[in-house]
Amino acid sequence: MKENKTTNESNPAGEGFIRGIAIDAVIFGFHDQLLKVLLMQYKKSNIFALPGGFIRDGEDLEDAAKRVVSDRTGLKDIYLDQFYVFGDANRSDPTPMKTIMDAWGLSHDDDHWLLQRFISVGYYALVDFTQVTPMPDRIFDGCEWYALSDIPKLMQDHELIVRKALESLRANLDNKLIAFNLMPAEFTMNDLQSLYETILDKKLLRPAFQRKMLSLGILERVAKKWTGGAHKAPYLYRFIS
Amino acid sequence: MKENKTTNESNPAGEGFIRGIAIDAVIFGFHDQLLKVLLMQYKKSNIFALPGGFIRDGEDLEDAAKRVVSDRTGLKDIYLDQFYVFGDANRSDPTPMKTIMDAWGLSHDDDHWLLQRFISVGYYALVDFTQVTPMPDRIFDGCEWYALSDIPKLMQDHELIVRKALESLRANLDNKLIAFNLMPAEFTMNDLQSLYETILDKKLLRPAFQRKMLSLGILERVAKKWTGGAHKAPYLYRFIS
DNA sequence: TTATTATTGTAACATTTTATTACAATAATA
DNA sequence: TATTATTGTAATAAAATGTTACAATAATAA
Repeated sequence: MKENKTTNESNPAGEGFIRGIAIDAVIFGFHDQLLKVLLMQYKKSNIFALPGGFIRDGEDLEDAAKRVVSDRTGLKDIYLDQFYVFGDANRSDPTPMKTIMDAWGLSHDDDHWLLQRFISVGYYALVDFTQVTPMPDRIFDGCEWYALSDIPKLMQDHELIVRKALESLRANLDNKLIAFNLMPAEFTMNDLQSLYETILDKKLLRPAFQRKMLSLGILERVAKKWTGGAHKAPYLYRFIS
Repeated sequence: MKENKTTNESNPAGEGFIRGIAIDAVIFGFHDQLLKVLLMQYKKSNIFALPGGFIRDGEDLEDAAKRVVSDRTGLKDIYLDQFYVFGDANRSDPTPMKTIMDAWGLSHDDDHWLLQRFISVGYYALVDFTQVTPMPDRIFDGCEWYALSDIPKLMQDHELIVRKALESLRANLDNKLIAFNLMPAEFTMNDLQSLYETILDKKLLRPAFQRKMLSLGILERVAKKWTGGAHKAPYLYRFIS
């Protein structure tokens, strides 16, 4: 994780990095009954993008993806899934990147590695919204949560990448039992059901959902119950292994 | 598909290609009740590898994958699934490639682009075994079918790639309804069940399998029946849309 | 203190799906 | 023409899933 002045992303030849390959991360969080993603913004020109990064010489692809997500969220031990590689020849429109580089006073040279064609490996991350501290990077001066239903126009093919990430998340949901990564440490059955309903975008029946979740044997009831509502107090659950 | 003497893979700088990214193809066929994959061989040193290739400047990743599979099988309209990207820093042991290049009298220079680190995009293809004409490429002088259970030691991490491809195929089987790509144009229900059993590596019950397949509404009974056995003649089916 | 309200936990039942058993039909062979 | 092996599918059993129902109870209001 140590860095060198001469090998950050702004050097024109991309020294220290694998050229031509990027990582784009769709970082999902769940808050206020909404699925949200972390987006980067270059505020001056209102350019929005997915958090991304590059692979260092000698660095494993997977580690680079972890680093990207870690650097934007402040988390470690992140749940990551590699879901697709985006490799269309015309996906790398250099215009927005040029605008940003101009504004930062970086090389105007069309040969700059950041302006060449990139093939991008898509990863989605599932994180506990309450634990994240969004952090801008060297290129974008903003980093914030956006509800999936309220995403601004994104640069290049990043909207497609978000769509594909959501598709994969849905397809994996029952299969891989990964929804828990989006919950805080303790949660009610209703919280969990809301999450499933939001991801799948459909209502589920409460008794069936409860029966199914409990039968998986991966939920543990916590001693204390949730409290606050004018009704029977629900159990709190914790995810176990 | 047209080529230029100066931009084939052997030019030292990889001109005409995207450097650092390769495509590896796991081409599945079904024959003699066995799942088989097409493997490349450099006969002199008995080096085995998956069919692979590189992305040309201006070529879509997906098109490059199609070209690779097309060039090895002689087929077009190939069923392809991108299943994983292999990006460990140490996956690109240059030794076998050096051996081959030496033998072909190509550059001994360690700077040759083929000897650098590669990130590889894995695709699996499902093809009709009976329609394939295996064809060697510029690097390997052999191209043959090998039963999955009988695969020789492969170079680099290609055995891992095969394993991952099979995992993905299994996971997608019921989901994506893709098994038909491995069958000839007409087949009996028993042929199809054998294929499923081979891929999933478990026995299936005949009535349940038949009911399920017919209920999908994607099979059409052909006028003639299969003939040859000392028993009731089974229907022949064809895959529709 | 006691009734009211909203929501929970889960039992009971209904429906659908999947698994299993059974058996008549029939192409090739004896 | 009888025998054999295998097919196509009906019938039944079991499991999974969907739906209704209702007692339990935390907070609030009377």
